[in-house]
This record gives sequence, C-alpha cells and structure tokens, in this order.
Amino acid sequence: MTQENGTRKRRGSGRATIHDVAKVAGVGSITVSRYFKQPDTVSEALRERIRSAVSALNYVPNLVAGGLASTHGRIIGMVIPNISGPIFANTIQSFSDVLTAHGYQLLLASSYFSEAQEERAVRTFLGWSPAALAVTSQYHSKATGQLLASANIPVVETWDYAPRRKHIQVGFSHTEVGRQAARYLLGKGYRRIAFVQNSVASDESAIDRRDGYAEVMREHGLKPWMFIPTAATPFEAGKQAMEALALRQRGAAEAIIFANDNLAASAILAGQRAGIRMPEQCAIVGFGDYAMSSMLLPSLTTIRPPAKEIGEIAALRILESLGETPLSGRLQRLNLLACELVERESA
Amino acid sequence: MTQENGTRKRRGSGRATIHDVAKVAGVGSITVSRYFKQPDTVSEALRERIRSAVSALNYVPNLVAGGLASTHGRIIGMVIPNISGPIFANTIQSFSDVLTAHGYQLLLASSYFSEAQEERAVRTFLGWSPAALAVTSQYHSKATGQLLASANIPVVETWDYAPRRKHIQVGFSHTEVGRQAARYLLGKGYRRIAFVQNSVASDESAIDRRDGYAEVMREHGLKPWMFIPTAATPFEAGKQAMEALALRQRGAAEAIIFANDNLAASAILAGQRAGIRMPEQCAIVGFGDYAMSSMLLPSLTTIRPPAKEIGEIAALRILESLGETPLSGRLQRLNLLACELVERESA
DNA sequence: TTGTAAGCGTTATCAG
DNA sequence: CTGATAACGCTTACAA
Repeated sequence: MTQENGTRKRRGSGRATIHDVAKVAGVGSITVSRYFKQPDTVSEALRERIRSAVSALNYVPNLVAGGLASTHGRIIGMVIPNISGPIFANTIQSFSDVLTAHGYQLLLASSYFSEAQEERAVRTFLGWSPAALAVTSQYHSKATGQLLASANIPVVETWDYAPRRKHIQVGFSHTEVGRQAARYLLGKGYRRIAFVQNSVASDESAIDRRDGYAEVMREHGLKPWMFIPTAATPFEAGKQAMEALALRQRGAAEAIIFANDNLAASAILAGQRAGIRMPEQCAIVGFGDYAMSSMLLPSLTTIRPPAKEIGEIAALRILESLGETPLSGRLQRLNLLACELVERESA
Repeated sequence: MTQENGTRKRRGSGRATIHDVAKVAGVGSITVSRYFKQPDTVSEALRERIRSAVSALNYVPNLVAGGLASTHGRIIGMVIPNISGPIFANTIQSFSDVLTAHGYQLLLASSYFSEAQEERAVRTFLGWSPAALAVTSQYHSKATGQLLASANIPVVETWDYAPRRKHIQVGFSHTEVGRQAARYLLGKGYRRIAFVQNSVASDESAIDRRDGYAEVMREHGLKPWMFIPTAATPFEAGKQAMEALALRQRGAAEAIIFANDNLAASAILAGQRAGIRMPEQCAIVGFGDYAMSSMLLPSLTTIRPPAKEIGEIAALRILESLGETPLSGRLQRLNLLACELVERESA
C-alpha cells in the first residue's frame, strides 16, 4: 500500500492514527489519548492544537485498538429470543439508547428461544471482550452458565426475576403473571378457565406463567386445564385452541388465558368468525400487550410487561456496575418490576 | 494481578490466549491461528493436539485483537431509524441472521430519522473498523456522506432505491409506492383522494411516497390534496386526519392514503367510532402492512414493503463485496424490490 | 501537565 | 506444513 507521503506500509487501514494527530499537533500521542479520555488533564493550549489536528485529519479513534489496549472495550452484547417479535423490540431500543448515550455500543444476537443458539452467541460475544452482557430469562444451557459465570464482567438477566440468581436481574416474575391472570378471571366469576401454551415449546418463561395459573386454580379447588396447540404458527395455534376449547358442544371454556397476545389475537379473530360473543360466551386474556391488541374487536384484555423499562433499567444497572455515572435519575427503581393488567373488552 | 501460576501480570484480561493454547499444544501460536482460520493447512496430528488444548483451556479467540491485527474486524454496523417500530425489526432480524451465519456480528444503532444521530452512529461505527456498514434510505447529512465515501468499505443503503447512487442499494422506490397507491384508488373510481403525511417530518422517504401520489394525481388532471397532521403521536395524528378529511360536511375525501399503517389504523378506529362506513364512505390505504393491519375492522388495505428480504439481500450483497461465498442460493435476486399491494377490506 | 516505553492478543510477512 | 518476528493503534505504568 502506497501512502500519501510516498512511503510504503505493509499493513494498516490507511486511516489517520493517534500518532498522526500527535505529530500534526506537535504533542505526544498519549496526550491525544488523554484529550479524548480525560480532557481536563490536558492544558487548554494543547487541547486547541489537538482539536484542529483532529479535524484536519478527520481522525476517528480506533476503538478496536483501544479495546485491546485497555482489555475492556465499550461493547455490550445482548442476546434476545428475537428482534422482530413485538415484545422484545422495545427492550432492545431502550437498552441501546441508554448505552449509546454513555458511549457504549450494542452488539446484538438472537437465540430464537434456543439454548444452543444462545450459547453460541454468548461465546462469540465473549470474543469481543465486551464490557458487559445481557441475556434473556434465567434459563440457559449449562455451558452458557459457566461462560457467564467465568466471564468476569457484569451480566444481566432480563425479562425474568427469580430468587437466588447470581447475576443482576431486571424483569418480573412470570409465575406471578400467570397467577395475576387467573386471579383476575376468578374474581370475575369464571370457573372453567383454560390456559393455552405457546406453540414454541422452548419458551420456558411461558411455562412459568402456566404454572402460576395452575397454582391459583388449585388453590381455589379447581383443576387446571392446559391446552397445547400442535399447529406450527401462532396464528393457526390460536384458532386451533379456540376450536378445541370454546367451540365444543359440552363443557366449553368460560375463559381462556393465552401464553401471548399473538395466540389471543388469532383466537379472537377465529371466535369472531364463529360468532362467539366475547367475553359473554368466552373471555380472553393475553400476555404482551402488542400494538394490535387494543385494536381488536373485542379489544384484548392482556398483561403488559414493562418492556421499555426493562431495557432502560438493565442498561442503568450495567453502567453502575461499570462504575459509570448514569445520566438519568431513575436509579431508585427496583429490579423487580410489575406487570400491569390492562382491562379491555375481551375479559 | 496474580495469576494461577503465581506469576504477576500487569495487564491482560486473565483469559487464555492463543499463546497459552500454543504452549499447551506444543506448537507455535501462528499454527493455532491457522487452526481456526484455515484448518486445512494444519496437519491432522497438530489439529488434534490444538483441539484438546483449546477445550482444556476453554479458549475463546479474542476477536478484538484479531480485528486489530487484520485491520478488518468481523463487525458490521447498521443504522436504522428505530428498532422498536413494526417496520424495521424484520429487516434487522434477517440482516443479523444472515451475517451471524457467516461469522459476522451486528452492531446496531438507531437514528430516529435524525441525520445528526445517524452521523454520530456512523462515526462511532467507523471506530470499530467494521467490515461493512448498512444505513437506511438515501438521505444523509453531508458529513455522513463523506464519512461513508471515504470509509473504503462496502456500504449498503437499505429501504430505498434511487438511480445514480454510489453505494449498493437494496430496497424499493418510495415514489413508486406512492404512485401505486394512487393508481389503485383511481382504478377503483375514487377521485377525491387525499394523502396524509407522517407526523415525523424528517421521514424523507414518506415524502417520496407523497410525491409519487401527487405525480399520478396530476397526470389524471386531479389536484393533489395533502394533509399534514400537527398532532405529536401517530395515534392522534390519524384521528386528526380522519376528522379533517372524512368527517367534514362538504367535500369530504372519498379515499385517503396514509404515510404508514400506524396512521391508517388509528384513522380506522376513529372512523369506526364516528360511524363512517369504510370503504363505502371513505376508503383507506396504508403503508407497511404491520401485524395489526389484517386484524382491524375493516381490515386495512396496504402496501407491504419487503422488509425481511431487504435485510437478507443487503447482507448477501455485503458478503459478496467482502469476498465471502454466501450460503444461500438467492444471489440472482435484484436489489430493486417490489412492494405488494395487499388488498383487504378498507379500500 | 506531558512524555517514554512496554505491552494488549492477534495476524501478515517472510523464512524454513 | 510450521514457525519467528514484526506490526495493528491504542492505553497502562512509570518517569520527568
């Protein structure tokens, strides 16, 4: 590679380095480094010279080199079941926004509720010497657990909250969500209440919700009634559940709790088509409060997870662990958040 | 820092390095490097020894160091207006999935349709020596343009397609989308057709859609009728547009094209509440085909952008530019994609 | 307040 | 097929 000055370089990106800036500014390169990291420790005179050199050369600090030298880069990895689902995007967004404001960058990967994929993602992230890691839920493969434990960096588990975990947790109790839904329906007088599980079997958190439901049912002397759809898509699965539970001749469900709003929404559409009056004939409760949920007919009563808050607080907790002083003043907030039951027409 | 073997190290992460592996395996470190990069060039005997050393030490290659040494890391940055919106998530997801399958990692930042934020994100990304960069739309600040031009790496502009751009483009013509909607409604016999702009004024692509609409209207000797909501939220804006355009006593709109499905959906809800029969009294066309759109009453006729394909093809184009051999066989696909008009009940 | 020297953990280069 | 050596661009440690 031939450079502008005519010399040859064997390697290098061709971009201006901190040394180039230092040379132009007539200072040592470490002073340029300080100019960026701790401007206060550099005299105003030098600062000015460095400033102009930086803009003359259009210098962009090489964060890779910086990360290597300091052994802790400003990258934070996040593994999330999926990006495009309506649930997690808000968490990613707020997580990323808070981190970006503090000069950290988000490295993202999705697991699709697969422990193997999660493990692969965590392993790769670790190769980037991240400053911290965020994962979803408390359920990981054994290897992932070891990886996280030996990483020696802050780890946050989001979207869940369980006692006695060694990592920081920011989320809520899925079991409690299941209880909440069941209690709500029982309070309304329903007794024949069914629970429809997620068509994605490896969604462990959905199983926790189911368990909370079952617990409350038993407390009330009622038998839990679980339905596991066999259909592949949530859309088909919701319809299937509706046909099996609400459209039967005898002993139809008076109320159904769905593992998520996707299932509930397709159930409402199926019910509508079949002429079922909701909630009179069959009440419906979902989980997630997706954007569509308020627009259905009947609008969907559902439990709203604090998705945005989770991302925000998770980021703040990480920043604290990293010794940063977060800009936002919301530090008092707890890590265990509550879900709000949004009462609409369907139940 | 005191290490396990009792020696002291001044720096370092404490994790096993390639040298540790080499020592345990009894080979040179460069051979370990080759074991990972080009296994074929290492003899089976050494491969076996390295393999066991790697697992014994639980070695994870340090990608930061690798990126520095090779001057092109395996990171790819993407700037997208927002993560949590229903539109872009699918693009991010498929983009990330393809890249991950090829050993690249996605670094994500959102611009919120702000050129300043986009510029900041691009600048930071460049500091990570990314292998490539993806941005949204053809509209950038001047500085961003220079940054991208001088980056010397593949740059993809997504979600747009315009002639004579220097970067790779993967997307569709927003102007054509505007034309498509207008022609569809004109073909149905509507004449008093209005266009409702995005409440986010800096959404340049939405302005292109409007221009396409206006162009077709003029071709048909009709006067374009633009409405700019003043309300801050899309929900309010859609309602406001409906009141201004469809609920007026005289000269109400026969059909309305909305800049996106969020606006259209809230318009449908407002219309429903006001007792407007859609499409008889007023037809509605959206853009985006969000998940909710098929569930509205009436279900929303809208134009579906190929979000997932955009991410996928953008990733494939980048891999090609990088000299990788993409796993998927979809290389024949064009970069200029079509949007499908999804005909439902509202128009 | 500023500078010098020595890494950080990997890969490109060149030599065997 | 294997290895020694010198970068990559920055920051830590120490010195002035």
